[in-house]
Amino acid sequence: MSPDSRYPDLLSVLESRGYRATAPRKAIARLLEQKEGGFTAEEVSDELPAVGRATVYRTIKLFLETGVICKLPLPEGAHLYLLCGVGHHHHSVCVECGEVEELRAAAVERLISAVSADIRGEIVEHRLELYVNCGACPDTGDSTPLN
Amino acid sequence: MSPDSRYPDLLSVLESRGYRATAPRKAIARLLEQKEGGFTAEEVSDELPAVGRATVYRTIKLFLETGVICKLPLPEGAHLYLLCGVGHHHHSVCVECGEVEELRAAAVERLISAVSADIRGEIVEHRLELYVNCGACPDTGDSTPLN
DNA sequence: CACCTTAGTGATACGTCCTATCACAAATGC
DNA sequence: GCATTTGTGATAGGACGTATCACTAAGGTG
Repeated sequence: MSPDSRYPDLLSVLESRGYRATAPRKAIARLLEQKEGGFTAEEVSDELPAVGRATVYRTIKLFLETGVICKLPLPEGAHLYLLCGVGHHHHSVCVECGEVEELRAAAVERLISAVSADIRGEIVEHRLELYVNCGACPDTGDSTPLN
Repeated sequence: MSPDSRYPDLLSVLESRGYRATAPRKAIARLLEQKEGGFTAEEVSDELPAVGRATVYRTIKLFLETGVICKLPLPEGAHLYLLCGVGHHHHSVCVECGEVEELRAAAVERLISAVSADIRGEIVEHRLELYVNCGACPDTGDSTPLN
C-alpha cells in the first residue's frame, strides 16, 4: 500500500496520460507494485481471476508503452515483466529462483560505444542480460524458475 | 556445396553424436549451411515443403543441442537461428534487413567479469545483443525484418 | 443528479510458434 | 534379408498473445 519511492505510482502514470482509472487497472497496478521480482502475464491473470485475460495483457501493454515496466524475454519464449525505474539499464536474473535485479552499470554503456567503433552501421538498441545463480534463494519454488 | 570452413559440417556433427543421416536431415543441413544471415524455423519449413514441420523443429533442436547453431530471441516472440562458429560470442542484428553478424569482442567478456564483482551470486550465462542499422541494406524486403 | 459519449471490459475465437502423440517408414546391426 | 531401433509426417494440442464485439462503467455536461 505505502508507495515505494523507487518506482512511480503505476495508476497515476496511466491517469496522467489520460487513461481512466478503472477497477481492473487499479487491481493490476496494486498487484504489480508488490511484485519486486518480476512477473509473467499469466501469473497476473491467475492471481486476479476477476480480471479477464485480455484486460491483463492490455494493461501490461499500456504500462510497457508508458515505460514504467519493461519486458525481458525468457529462454522458453514467454516474457518476464519488471517494474523499472526511470532510465536505461539492464538486468540480472537468477536462474534458480527467478529473482531479478536492476543493473545500472556505466561500464556497459562505455562498452557499447567502444564496440560501436568496430561495427558496420549504427547501434540503435542493445540488450544485455546476465543469468546468475544468486546463491540466496530460499529453496525457491514459488517464483518463476527459468529452468 | 563446397564446405564453408568457418562452420562445422552440420550433418557430420549429428552423425558423430550417433544420430542417423536421414534424407530430411540432409536437406535441412544443406539449406542451413547456405543461410549465413540467420533463419527462422518457419522459413526453413516453407523452403522445404517435402519435410514436415515437426521434423524441421526437431532437427533445429538437435543442432541447438549440439551447439552448432544458436537461438536469438526476436522482439516479437519468434526466434532467429544462426549458424555459429565454435566458442562464445554475441550478435549484432540489423533492424532493417535482419542481417546478423557475429561479434567476438574480448571487451565484452572483460566487462562481464568486471560487473560480476558488483553482483550478488555467480554469473552462469550472459547474453548481449546489439540492434543496429547496418546502413548497407539493399533496400531490403527479402530477409527477416525485425520491425 | 440523469444523461450521453466514449473508453474500457470480458468472453471468446483466433493466430503464431512450438511440442506431443502415434502409426508408419526408413536406417542400421546381424 | 530381417528384426530392432530411430526417425518421420500428420495431426492434435498447448502456451502465449491479439482481434473482435456486444456490453458496462467512467466521467463530463447541464
